[in-house]
Amino acid sequence: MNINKRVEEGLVSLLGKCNSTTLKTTKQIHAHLYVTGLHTNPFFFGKLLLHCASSISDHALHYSLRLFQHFPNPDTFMYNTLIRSLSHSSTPLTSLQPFIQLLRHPTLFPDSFSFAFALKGIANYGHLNKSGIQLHSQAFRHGFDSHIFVGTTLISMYAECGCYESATKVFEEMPEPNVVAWNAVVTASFRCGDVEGAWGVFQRMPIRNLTSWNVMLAGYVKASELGLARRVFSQMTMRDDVSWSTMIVGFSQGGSFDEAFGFFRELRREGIRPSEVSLTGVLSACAQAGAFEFGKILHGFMEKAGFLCIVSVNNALIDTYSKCGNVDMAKSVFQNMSAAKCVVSWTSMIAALAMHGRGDEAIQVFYEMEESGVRPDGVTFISLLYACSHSGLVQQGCDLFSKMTNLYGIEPAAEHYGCMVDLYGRAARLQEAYEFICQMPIPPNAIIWRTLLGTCSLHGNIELAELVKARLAEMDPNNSSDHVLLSNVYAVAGKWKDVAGIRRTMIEHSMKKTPGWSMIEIDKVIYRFVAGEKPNEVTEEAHDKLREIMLRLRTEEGYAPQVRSVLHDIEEEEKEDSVSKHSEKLAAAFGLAKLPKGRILRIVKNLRVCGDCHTVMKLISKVYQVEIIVRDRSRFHSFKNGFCSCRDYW
DNA sequence: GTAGGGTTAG
Repeated sequence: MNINKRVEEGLVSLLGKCNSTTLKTTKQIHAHLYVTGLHTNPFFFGKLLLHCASSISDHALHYSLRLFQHFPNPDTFMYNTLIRSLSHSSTPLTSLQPFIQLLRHPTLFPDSFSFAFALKGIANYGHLNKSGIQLHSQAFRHGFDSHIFVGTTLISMYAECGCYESATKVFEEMPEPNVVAWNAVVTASFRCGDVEGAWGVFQRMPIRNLTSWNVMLAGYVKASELGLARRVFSQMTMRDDVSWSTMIVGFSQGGSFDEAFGFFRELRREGIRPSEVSLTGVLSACAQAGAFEFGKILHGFMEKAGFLCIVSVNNALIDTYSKCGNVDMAKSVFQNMSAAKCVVSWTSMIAALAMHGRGDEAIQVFYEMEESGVRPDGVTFISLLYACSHSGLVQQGCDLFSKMTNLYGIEPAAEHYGCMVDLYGRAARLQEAYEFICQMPIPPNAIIWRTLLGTCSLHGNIELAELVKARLAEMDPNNSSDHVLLSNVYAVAGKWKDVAGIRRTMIEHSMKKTPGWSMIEIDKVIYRFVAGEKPNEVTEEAHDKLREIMLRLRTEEGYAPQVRSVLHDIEEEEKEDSVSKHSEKLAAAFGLAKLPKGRILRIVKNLRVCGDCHTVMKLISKVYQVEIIVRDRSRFHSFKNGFCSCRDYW
């Protein structure tokens, strides 16, 4: 008993040291058990397996699977632990391996837990295949299909795999469905796109607790039905942190930052203590909105309230600071984390450096990540390739791409191919970019072709641009940005007839262009400027200031708006409007008028910054001795003393 | 000693 106590303490201390599991810590724990002779003790071995379930890389998990194969006489409980761990892993189908072993075992039998965990494995995999159906029939054979927990998991499994009818059938055949089963069916309806059906089921429910309402909120939010979510939310007599988090995250992801902030303020007004989930939700709204000051306030609050020991909170802070233009603060959060860095932390840091054009540093952080023993995943490589393409590191990008597939065995997704096309294209190696697409093992999607078209526009390659546009016309004929990109290529070459032709086509097909907007935060209030909006007090003030700025730039720096720059505009803001009305210029002018001298102007734009605006920002930073940080759709530009951090490579 | 439905960061 004493020994057990000591071992348990040892385990607890090991677990405490590593709230992220690696192969190394797993081996340490196993060694610890071995030395004390407890490696064959089912209780402690079970603890080890559970520990592996929280593994940040699957190395530890597969190692524990090997240990399990040599474990003498495991019982059903131990099988269940392993099945559960594997069902949560990035390879959830591997959970079927021990399940099948258990089925074939001469003396042991699977119980309701075994079935529930194995079904969860299929649900997490997301495809039914034969295995899902076989599992269902095995559950039937063993008499567990009418078990309420197994039944509910069956509903979820079918829903996750897109089999709405089977999900409903399981529910209808349930002898006594409880509220959890009802909730699962509501989720299944949403999951399969039947928003009205979900409401119908919700109306028919005999009992509705708080979770049922939260299910409705989550469903509406995922279906982008924010108005309906708000209506349900207002009808709720009880709300918990999940309800609030759902609203905050939902509105934030829908681009309604003000509303997201509003829900958070309301939560605070009601005296509710926010959880790390609602906090990361607001932080992500700050990140998207570029609300630097608000982000800092939240950071201070979280520090005082003791949230900084939670890894997700740190990750959200890294992302918020970097997307608000302060990569050094992101770095400081990253370096001072008390929580162990997981793959998201490393990737966020790499992405932060990438966005700010610090490609070499991003690669350096990646090497440190490799040394730390945290395994990179597909997203890590997207950030890395993005870092390379935005810093012109073509060779490094190619090397990393092959490392990803050859060393890490990560199957490249469309996004990775897209990054490679961008990498070659930006570096003016358009032919290689085109050949790369032609050699892809998966069919290139419209986004990949569009990436190539974008780089053709950047480098003025008409021939290739026309070829690519023809492909795009087959796949996505009414995409306005493709037309704009091609017209930019023509404009740069002075082919005005072709420009006019494209314009006509766009009008004929009534294609809507994405309106450009820019935001700037002043005294914690976010001001949004939209190109071509009706004048109001704020825009009048911005226009006045802008006129003054332009005059100074003309007289002191000899600035003249270039026609070429007008046409270089990647995505529309009405061209017949003069470039001086571009929203980022208005935001900068307004910031210059309102913010105290010496304060950095932080601007967020939804589209890519245009060439003329880029020049103007450089000049303003010189003439007014002000630092301007612009986040556009794809990266950051930090203007200082007449230069931009992107070194005009964008 | 293990579960099922709702919210989290790249």
